[in-house]
Amino acid sequence: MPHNPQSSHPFLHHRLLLHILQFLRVYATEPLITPTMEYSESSNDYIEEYESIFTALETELPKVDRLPNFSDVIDGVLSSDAFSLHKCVYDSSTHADVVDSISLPDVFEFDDYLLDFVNNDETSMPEKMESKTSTTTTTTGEVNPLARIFRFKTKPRGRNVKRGKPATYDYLKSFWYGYGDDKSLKYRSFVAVYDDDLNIGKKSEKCNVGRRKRHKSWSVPEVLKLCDGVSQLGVGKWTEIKRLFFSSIHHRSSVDLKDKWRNLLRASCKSPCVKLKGEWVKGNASATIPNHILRRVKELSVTHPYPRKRQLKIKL
DNA sequence: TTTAGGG
DNA sequence: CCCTAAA
Repeated sequence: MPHNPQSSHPFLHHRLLLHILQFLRVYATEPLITPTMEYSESSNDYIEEYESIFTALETELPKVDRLPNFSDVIDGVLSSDAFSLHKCVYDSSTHADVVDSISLPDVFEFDDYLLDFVNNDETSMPEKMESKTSTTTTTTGEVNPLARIFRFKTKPRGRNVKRGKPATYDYLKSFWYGYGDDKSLKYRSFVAVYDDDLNIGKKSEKCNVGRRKRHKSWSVPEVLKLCDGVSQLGVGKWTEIKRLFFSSIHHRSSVDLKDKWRNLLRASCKSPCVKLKGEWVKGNASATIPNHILRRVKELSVTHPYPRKRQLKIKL
């Protein structure tokens, strides 16, 4: 394995490697080290961190048994809800990558560079990356190093695409082999991003076997954002609200926003909790949502009525 | 692809 | 949170 990460592997995001290391603990017979580095985009620290991560991979991998191949790791990383993929569009005016969110089932063609990397099959790497890069939109200036981790093409419509299908390595790779030789398809960059509040070290052993998202309670700021969104854009514009108010909150989808608003409406109809003589007197409303928020929701519910098309179900 | 609603 | 009919 190389020891000059800057020149050999400038595009591997160290947090991805951190996550991989973390995931490998599941398979390890003896405890692996736990890296504690924090990624900082503003500094060049990550160059050094690459170095230590690669060293860690090098020394820790031999400790891992019952790891048939690296695709297992990738499966785990991909299926973990700590991981999300983001479309990366190059903005030529600012020389920056604009990150836009996408959902996992909507991408395919997993770049198996990482596979080669860990399998020490580095000889095939440079030309492969080069050929891929050449089909990409040419970029100059600063390019987010994250953008080079994976490359996907847009999903073809129709056959073989089942909606709820898990985006595992094999699943994505099947598309790669199906379409890999089609030069007419345009490549686009995608970046791998981790939730900022990812609790590294805890969840690797429960890597979402059932593909169900880990429950995450809504924070007050999140709820307020949702209120602002509804207030500004109205009910039903969930995609817009997601884009404008939740662009940095990767774990809340537009559907989540819709669900949350529905729950808020229900909560706002119930009588609030009040505090009397230092004792909480239970109303019917959720005690976890501040009353002033519930009041705001109540107000918004009249200003922006929920578009309930069918009040009555028609039975036959 | 996105939304509304039931589960 | 998930699933899916509908649009």
